[in-house]
Amino acid sequence: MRQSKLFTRTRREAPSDEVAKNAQLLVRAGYIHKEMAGVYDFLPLGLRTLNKIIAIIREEMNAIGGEEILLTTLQNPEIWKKSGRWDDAVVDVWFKTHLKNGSELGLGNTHEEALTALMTEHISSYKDLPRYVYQFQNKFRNETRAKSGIMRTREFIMKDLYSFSKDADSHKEFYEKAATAYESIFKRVGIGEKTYRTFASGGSFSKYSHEYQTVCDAGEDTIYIDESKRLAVNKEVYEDPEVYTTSGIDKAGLKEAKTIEVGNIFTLGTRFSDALGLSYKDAEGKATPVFMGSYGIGPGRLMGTIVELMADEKGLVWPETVAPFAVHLVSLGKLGDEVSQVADALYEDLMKAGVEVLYDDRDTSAGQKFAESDLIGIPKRIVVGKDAVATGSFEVVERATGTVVKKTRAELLA
RNA sequence: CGGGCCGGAGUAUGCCGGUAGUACAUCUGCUUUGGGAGCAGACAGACCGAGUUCAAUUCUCGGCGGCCCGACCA
Repeated sequence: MRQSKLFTRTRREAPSDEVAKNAQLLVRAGYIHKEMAGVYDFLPLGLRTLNKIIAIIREEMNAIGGEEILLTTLQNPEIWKKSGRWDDAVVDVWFKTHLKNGSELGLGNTHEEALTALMTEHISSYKDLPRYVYQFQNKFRNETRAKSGIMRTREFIMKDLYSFSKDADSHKEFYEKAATAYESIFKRVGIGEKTYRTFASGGSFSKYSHEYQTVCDAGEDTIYIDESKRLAVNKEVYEDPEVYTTSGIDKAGLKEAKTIEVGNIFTLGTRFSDALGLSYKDAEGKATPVFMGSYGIGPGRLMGTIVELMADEKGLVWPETVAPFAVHLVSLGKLGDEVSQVADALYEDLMKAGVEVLYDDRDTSAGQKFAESDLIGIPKRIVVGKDAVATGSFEVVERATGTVVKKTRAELLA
């Protein structure tokens, strides 16, 4: 894409209403725009990165047998009343509204109820199980305090997968597969090293759940890490002796860390299938409730976490897997001169070779282009200057390390 | 939800009970082009309401909005 066609502008200064590093940099670089507290728009560059993250998650969900759907945001109170979660005293993050005729609606904050009710029409026999269904969908949560930029927002896209299994054993088997898929996702987006499977409270669903917690000072959780096992314990269950008998973790020697919760996996059991009548006939013809689990990741929060972890004083730094473009081609030529003709030709060649390239073809100063390129954080920068015309070799700069190498056109296209 | 701080050109800020200043951005012209260029000119601003006062952007109160700390995060 030609940068002259990109409608977003970068900013030299951070907005005064953001303190979080992720929001400051993403706003400065033109990735996001704040509508209100806890409500952000994704602009062209931001959407590209968000979609890269989503694509990785989708691949991993498909690999473990997930079937993708899209449920509605508008929620029918009837099914939520059946599960007992319509009351604001039970779920305090509800956004609720009314139809013109006065009847009440909710904006979905999660989708156990809707999907479970839906699946009653599609699951009736043990032959219909297991099923794994997921979506990327906007969730609405009326957080009492939105904070930390895009890390804790009131409207956000969430990948939520729900598993429907015959019994606890087959559920457990899938649960571990999902855990492995999650680990693969975090590794692929570049935060695997710092992310720990963490024992946490299961809330009202089960004794424990697992969270994926990424070590980062900007986080709002506290965990205790067993480095040798690559496991951790959330502070909320740290004092519970049962955690240690269940997990085999030795409480002595755990290392405390501030973390960001980047994902969670829950065993739901039959809580929702009981409430909403989702059962199947087993081989003997006996009606049995379906055993469920739920598995969430917020792609936006993941994006914010990557920023918090990798950005430097010059701006964003993206891993190749989630960068909005693979290459930032920076021309130092004036419109129409020899340098920009060489840059134009290289741009066309890179496009033909299938490389995702952002081409800075604008008629602005070199300093500005470099500074903005650093801010935007594309992993590789190819600079086309006078020397490129003279020698035929292009300067390639690695954003993360600042390493510079010279490459010929043939090498760049290889 | 409790507490604190804040609200001014598109963005970021200085000063101030009496004429709203600066930088960047934008527009025009000329000069520039390997690290957010220079000069000259132009456009552009006080969240809302009430009170105090001769006079309020400035002080007081309320509302709305924003950030931070804490609680909460099913």
